Amino acid sequence: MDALTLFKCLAEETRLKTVLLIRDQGELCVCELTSALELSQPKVSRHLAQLRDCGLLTTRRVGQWVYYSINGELPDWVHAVIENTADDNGQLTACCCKRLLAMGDRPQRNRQLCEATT
Amino acid sequence: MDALTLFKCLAEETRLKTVLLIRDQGELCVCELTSALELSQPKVSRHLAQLRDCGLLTTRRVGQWVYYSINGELPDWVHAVIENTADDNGQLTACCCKRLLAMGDRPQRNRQLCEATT
DNA sequence: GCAATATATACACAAAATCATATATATGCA
DNA sequence: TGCATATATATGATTTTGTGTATATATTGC
Repeated sequence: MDALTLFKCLAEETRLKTVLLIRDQGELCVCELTSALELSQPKVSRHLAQLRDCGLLTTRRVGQWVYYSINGELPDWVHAVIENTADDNGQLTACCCKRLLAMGDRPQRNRQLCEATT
Repeated sequence: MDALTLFKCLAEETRLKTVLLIRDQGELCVCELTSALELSQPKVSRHLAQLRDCGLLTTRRVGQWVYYSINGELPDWVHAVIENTADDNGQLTACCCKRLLAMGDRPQRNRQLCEATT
């Protein structure tokens, strides 16, 4: 991942919030992000696809749900940029986090179960 | 300076290289950047104006020349993002630095003199 | 197979960003 | 004052990016 690609990913409000939310929560599925961001599903999905295509996010499917998380194999400086940004920009995603916690019907996480049985 | 503004500034090749070059060299004037980047003067000037308007760069005029440098009053996390990026992306500006050193008629720096006499 | 839920994509359009070119402004010096 | 150099800006064209809507695909459970 080169610098220009990274910054283009982060230079749009929906994508920036998405990355910060996922960084905060570890992983999130499309419907959770749709609720948290209060945006249409196709819009969220398209931005997620872009972030994954650029290598910033990775996905795992669990049943109907697709969970997005920060790609752990990114170079250290990319992680550092995301951490530096997250540390001082909590206000950007605070409302979204609130909505996320208030969201009904959140899908169960079962990473441990899945990974244990694979 | 908010995160979205910062990333929009860095999400364009000319501006990204400009910021990294200036970070590397301390300060540069428009004609030096024009040579280093091999771009037209209006193009460089417009991007510089944008970076200054966003608060990322500051300027000082010395005679005919206007020197641009990183705004020292930016929040720490912004400096951190720039440093992290610069540390692992030297290849982005290496050619430009080479051209800069090879440039004839570079204006003299006289920060010390000016600051001493002001 | 069929309905329900979750996610992805295609397409046409709108909005935003960038660009080349021409021109304006500012400074230094003869 | 007049000219040379450095920098800034205006304008219209072009390119890139983002969006809404409709629709396609995938999975689950009946």
